[in-house]
Amino acid sequence: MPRLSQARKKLLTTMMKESIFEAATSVLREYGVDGTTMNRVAEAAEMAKSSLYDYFSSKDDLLEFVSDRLVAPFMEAVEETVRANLLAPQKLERVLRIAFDSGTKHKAIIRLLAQSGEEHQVKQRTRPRILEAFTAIFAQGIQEGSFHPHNPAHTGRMLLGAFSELFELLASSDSEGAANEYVAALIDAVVHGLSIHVQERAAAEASSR
Amino acid sequence: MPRLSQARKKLLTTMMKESIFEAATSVLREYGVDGTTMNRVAEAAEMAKSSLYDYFSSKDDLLEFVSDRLVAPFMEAVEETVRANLLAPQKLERVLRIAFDSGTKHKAIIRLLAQSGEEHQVKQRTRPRILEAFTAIFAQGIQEGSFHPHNPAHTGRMLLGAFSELFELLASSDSEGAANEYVAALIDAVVHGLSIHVQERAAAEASSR
Amino acid sequence: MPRLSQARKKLLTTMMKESIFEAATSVLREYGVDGTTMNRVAEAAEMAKSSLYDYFSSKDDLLEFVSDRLVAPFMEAVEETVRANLLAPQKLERVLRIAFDSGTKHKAIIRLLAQSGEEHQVKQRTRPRILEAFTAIFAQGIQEGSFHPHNPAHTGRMLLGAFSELFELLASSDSEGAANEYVAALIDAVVHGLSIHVQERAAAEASSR
Amino acid sequence: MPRLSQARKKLLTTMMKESIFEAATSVLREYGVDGTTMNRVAEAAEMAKSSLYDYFSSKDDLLEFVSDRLVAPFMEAVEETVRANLLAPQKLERVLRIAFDSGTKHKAIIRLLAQSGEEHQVKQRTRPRILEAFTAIFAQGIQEGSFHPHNPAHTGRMLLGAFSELFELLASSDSEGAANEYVAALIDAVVHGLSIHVQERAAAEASSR
DNA sequence: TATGAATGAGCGTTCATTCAT
DNA sequence: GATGAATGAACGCTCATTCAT
Repeated sequence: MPRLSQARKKLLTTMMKESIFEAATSVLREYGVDGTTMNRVAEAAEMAKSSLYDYFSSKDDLLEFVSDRLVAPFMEAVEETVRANLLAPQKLERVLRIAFDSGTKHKAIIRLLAQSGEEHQVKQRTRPRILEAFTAIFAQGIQEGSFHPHNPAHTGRMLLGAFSELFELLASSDSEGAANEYVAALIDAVVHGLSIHVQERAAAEASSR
Repeated sequence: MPRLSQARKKLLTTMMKESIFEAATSVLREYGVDGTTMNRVAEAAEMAKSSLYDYFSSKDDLLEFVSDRLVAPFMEAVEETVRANLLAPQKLERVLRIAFDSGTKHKAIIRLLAQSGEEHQVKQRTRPRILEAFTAIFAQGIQEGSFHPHNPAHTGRMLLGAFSELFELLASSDSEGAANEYVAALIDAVVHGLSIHVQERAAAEASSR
Repeated sequence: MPRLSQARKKLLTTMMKESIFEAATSVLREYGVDGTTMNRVAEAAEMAKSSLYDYFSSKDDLLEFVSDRLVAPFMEAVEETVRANLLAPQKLERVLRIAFDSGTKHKAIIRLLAQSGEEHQVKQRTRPRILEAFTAIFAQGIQEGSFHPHNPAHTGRMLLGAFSELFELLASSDSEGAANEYVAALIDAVVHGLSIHVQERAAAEASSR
Repeated sequence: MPRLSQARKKLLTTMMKESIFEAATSVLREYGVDGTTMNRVAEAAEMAKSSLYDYFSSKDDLLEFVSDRLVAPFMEAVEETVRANLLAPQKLERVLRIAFDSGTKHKAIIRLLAQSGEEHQVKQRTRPRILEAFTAIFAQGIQEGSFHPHNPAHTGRMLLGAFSELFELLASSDSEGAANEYVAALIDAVVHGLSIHVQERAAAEASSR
């Protein structure tokens, strides 16, 4: 039964990769990207260092896998949201919520996205996808007439920046309160803007009279 | 003439430091912060590794110098703007312009600000200052009545994020056109917001009739 | 059979450490303590420098191992002698014999004990113990009435000095004959002193008549 | 007047060497043998590092000079004592006194003689001369009938060992009291021996009755 | 003559990667 | 298929020595 054994083999391989993945994320959490050495991963995975190379061709390969595994659910949720039947502002809100939840759940993801230098592929492959998602949402919003007709690539990028800060905030502060507030403020800023305009001011003054 | 020789000496030292500085920034540009080793800097500066230590007492010392050289003028311009007698929105615009100019001039600054890992002092010492500057501007704007009364620490942070993206954009695109557009869009977004509201829409429809 | 393989592994590790130990002692013999670099040890052991770190966590760790290996049996023999049920002069003789044997067997011990700079831990930890042993023997001798009531810390120290010279002698002369003679002379000197006194001279003259 | 200028030149050279010598001893005192780098000596001498090489061909050469300069007066005093018209025991006492005074006066000599490893020539060239002096004294003592007819090379060596400990003692203890005591005990040991013999014991008992 | 500047060899240490078993 | 053992390249840094001026 070569079939069966082959399937079994594949399964085992998958399980091993999973195992290593978990070890790697735990090392990542504890030591950060630069502190994640093959030695430490192997130790955390309770296997020989060289065995890691039976499943991943290099450290970069492993980190890529980890990154994908970590980021994939997040990215899928994001991209599903993009495809959902919702108004653009709703989509934005939902995406921010997803990011907040992910960052809260997996601290490792934070180390990867917020801390890894540009040279690590992790960030390099994730960023464009998020950027694309945001861009799509803004493009939709413009069509809907709910967003100003800026170049959506630019507004998407702005949001990406503000969005990255969410991870920094999650990384730096112990409580999630600040991050939660930040998300609310960000949504509000997108919807209502940062500036107060003449009409608003007039209205505000009127209402305060 | 000890005077002269002493002046000459100081000048030469300054030139050497400048030379090393340039080598370092070029390595920084090419390899990123983590890839900036004394070996590579020495090679780029076309001198012996040990000679670097005649001008800088350690790698950290060198990086600090580079960072200061690169970031200090930028930070000073930013903080001077914060102190200037201007309205908050004008300050924001000016700050963005400064960032654009700096990033255009010294590509290396990008690696330092946009890309270095959280653990590197460069970023660690610069980010908070920028954040503080932005926060101050937003606080002023709220007092002026030109900005919505969000927590200025949050809106400052958002802007910082959007702002970092400017550097990423400068790093990734060869032409400065896109970055220039981005700045314009960012200013517009801050001033007019991203969303279109009922009144605006009504007005827009009216004008299009 | 995990048992067997584990035992085998431990054995191999032990053998490797032994191998490195020998390389280190040979380097020690040839270059002295300060000249004992990881590079040279690795070369002498015919292995990569980095492999040394698979067996010893640092150079200090290695030197400590070497020192223990070399000095420990010697020190134990000395201290056992101190505790033995013997007269002080007998103890002295035995200790000298032990030193002679050790120095003859492991020439490297000489470099460690006779030659290493004051700042090296090896000497720093060994010397006081030897001094203490000698002091104890002299204290005992005084109580027994076989030694003059000098401060035993001082006489102990004198012996330590004369004793160190034994190692120097072993180091400098190829044959062991001189060292052997030296030991005999040292014992005799302790027992009979260096000087000839009036009674002795009288007796000598009498007998020569 | 080439004569004069040549003499002047020689004088200057001598003065410079003297200057460097003093700088070196001060570094030696403060940092020990291993901590004595050309950099530090140059700094202490307030001259350029490279200028040291105008007066000494190498670091070893400098150390050799320093050692000689430091040790020479001491060695001369010792050797003069050897040649003096004195009984051997008196010579020994005088030599010990000289050593004590030298060590007390120039702490640097201590670092050189007690702390430097065998590989440093300092010790290598001084030791034999001291040993020879001691050997000569013992040979004389034997002829005089004041010392037992041991091989004087051996007894000389024993004394050298006990003698080295004097420097260790001077190096390790802040006060000179202990060293002073040690000298006294050493002289006494040489003259009266360490052991108590039958006659002495009998005499002691008689006198205590 | 004196020096500032520069260098090369070497230090102890780390780590991703390879390979025989 | 899994591993222990081994390695080479690189790291930041020090220091005795050289050389043009």
